[in-house]
Amino acid sequence: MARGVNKVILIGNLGQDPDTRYTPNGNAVVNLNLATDESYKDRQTGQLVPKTEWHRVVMFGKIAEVAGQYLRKGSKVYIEGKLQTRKWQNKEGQDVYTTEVVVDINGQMQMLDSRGGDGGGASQGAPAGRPQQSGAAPAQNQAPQQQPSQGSMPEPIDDFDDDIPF
Amino acid sequence: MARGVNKVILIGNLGQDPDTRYTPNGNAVVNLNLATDESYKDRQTGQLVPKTEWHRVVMFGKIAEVAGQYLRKGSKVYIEGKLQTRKWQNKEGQDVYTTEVVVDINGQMQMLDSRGGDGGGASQGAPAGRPQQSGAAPAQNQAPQQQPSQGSMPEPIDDFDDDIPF
Amino acid sequence: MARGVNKVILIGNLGQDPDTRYTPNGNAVVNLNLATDESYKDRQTGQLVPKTEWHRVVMFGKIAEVAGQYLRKGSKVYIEGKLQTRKWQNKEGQDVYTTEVVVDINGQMQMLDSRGGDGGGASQGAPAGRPQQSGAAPAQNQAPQQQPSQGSMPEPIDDFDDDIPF
Amino acid sequence: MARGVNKVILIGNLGQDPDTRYTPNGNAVVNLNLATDESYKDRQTGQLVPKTEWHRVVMFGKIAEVAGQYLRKGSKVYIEGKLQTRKWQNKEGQDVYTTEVVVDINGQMQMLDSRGGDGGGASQGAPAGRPQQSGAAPAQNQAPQQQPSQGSMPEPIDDFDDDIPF
DNA sequence: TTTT
DNA sequence: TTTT
Repeated sequence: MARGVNKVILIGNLGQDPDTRYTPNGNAVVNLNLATDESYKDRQTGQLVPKTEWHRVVMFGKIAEVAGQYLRKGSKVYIEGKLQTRKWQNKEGQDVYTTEVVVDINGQMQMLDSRGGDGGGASQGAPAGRPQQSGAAPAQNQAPQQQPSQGSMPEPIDDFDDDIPF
Repeated sequence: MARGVNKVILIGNLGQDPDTRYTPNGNAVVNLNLATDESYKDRQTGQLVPKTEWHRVVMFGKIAEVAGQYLRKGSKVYIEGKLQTRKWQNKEGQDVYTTEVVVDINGQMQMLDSRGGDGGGASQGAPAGRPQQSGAAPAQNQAPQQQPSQGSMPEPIDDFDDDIPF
Repeated sequence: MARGVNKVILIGNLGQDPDTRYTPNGNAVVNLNLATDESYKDRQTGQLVPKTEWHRVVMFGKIAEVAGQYLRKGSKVYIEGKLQTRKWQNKEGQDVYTTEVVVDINGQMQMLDSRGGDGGGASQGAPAGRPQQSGAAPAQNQAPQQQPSQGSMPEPIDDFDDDIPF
Repeated sequence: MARGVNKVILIGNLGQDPDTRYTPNGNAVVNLNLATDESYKDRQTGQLVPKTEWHRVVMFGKIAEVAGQYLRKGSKVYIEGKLQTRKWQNKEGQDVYTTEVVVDINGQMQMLDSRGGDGGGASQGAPAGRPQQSGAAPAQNQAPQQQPSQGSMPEPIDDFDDDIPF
């Protein structure tokens, strides 16, 4: 239900722990402060100057719950959402506009930290109270393979059939 | 349910009418041939050389139905999907690999043609039986939402509440 | 020179003609107001409610020149840029933050209107001195082809060689 | 120089060390095998079934050099490129099509591994012979910039002025 | 303020 | 306010 495209893709680090709240209905809403870094060459000095851009990210639903549970200050994360600007009034009664990256059911989130052992020696045992992508650790070092389909018919139809959530 | 990101974004024109098929279950599967144009400067001649890249796109579900109904040869379209390579055997029994852009429930499609005279005075003559983005145009992708918001509180929480299909 | 990813992709329509300015050095800077449309189902009424999001887009360099010359109020356009928030003071001396989509040399712009009367019988009245993607009209209706490379070697190296601007 | 959009965004892990070659002109060309993981719910069993998609990635120029130097089997990486299909003949003289994700000067690459200590205790001292994102880490993509900006004027024009390589 |  |  969109007559346009409104997409934001970010990879950055959290400036602080996620701020988790709940709607009256118990739905999670998480706010993140996400930093994306860039650097540019100063025209005068020829020096590389670092530049950080801060993004306000708002997550809803299941993604919010996961984010609230696993992300922490410093976490690196991939975010896909949409731009949204809210208008509100400050205490002086003036209009203020805030632009946020909204990650809802159509968005995506990927935690990019190498999991685990950030404190003791726990190489994959996620420390209590701060589980980070524990068991779900990414499939690394797999040998390239190419599995699924076969049969002499190039048509894709038969392959997918019904595991696909139409 | 992804431990990675696999995203393709294309804007191009159809090389031919969509090829619509149906699974035994009655689900639509549409194949498109999509051309994206680019040009580069030839190093020898300094000339701008046009280069067309052709993409095989496979769509499923509701998006496929809309595509099959409204898209035609020459239609300009925005596509968001994922890369998938299928392996099959040709008649000689040799392995063949085909890479496609799969647009499923997580993908998106936007028709970019200026609509075709769907009223009467067809401005560029959309022939009958060849509807181009007529008025009935398609609800492409469901998207949760949040109410516009206002009031003197900057927190986004109250606004969304419960129109969001968590 | 980026240690993160900061990418925005929009397809929408201009709310007004582009605002073109120039730096003291003669570089074009163009501001656009871009609307992206979406609709959502109201939870109470079950009705589809349209929702428009407005984006402030700032373009630089060559892209800005093209945008200023060819885009007009109502133009449909594809934009790729990055998020940037500027802080400034209003007349009351208060800090104000403005978030913009910056389209610079790393960004992209694609005009998506079916070109305007490039012959004479302007179908929607492209005023003189207001060329809209005229001759450059997109290659439509081409038959799918698959040209460039050949030779029995699968390695990509030989093909590109030196037309590629390394 | 594009009359369309052809963009691929991937986050995945290398199935093997990068394959680095050089053109006669000494330009680096690197081939990667990149795995993106996904899982879907099997319709019969209700089980989550993991599914890995393998992508052939070809990089050119400076990005290729960085990739060849710092990426290794298992490395997690963000890739932005474009789809390209090459046609070649196998030893039997038959046409074969290979689709690749091409990362050239317009593309982007981001290494996503937490640096270092992959063997001994070196937390950031990259072990000899297997440098991973050492301090020297790569200037991946040149990006124009704008100075932070301030002052009481909301217009972006004055800020950028001339560090931008128009 | 655009578009459908 | 993060990260390198």
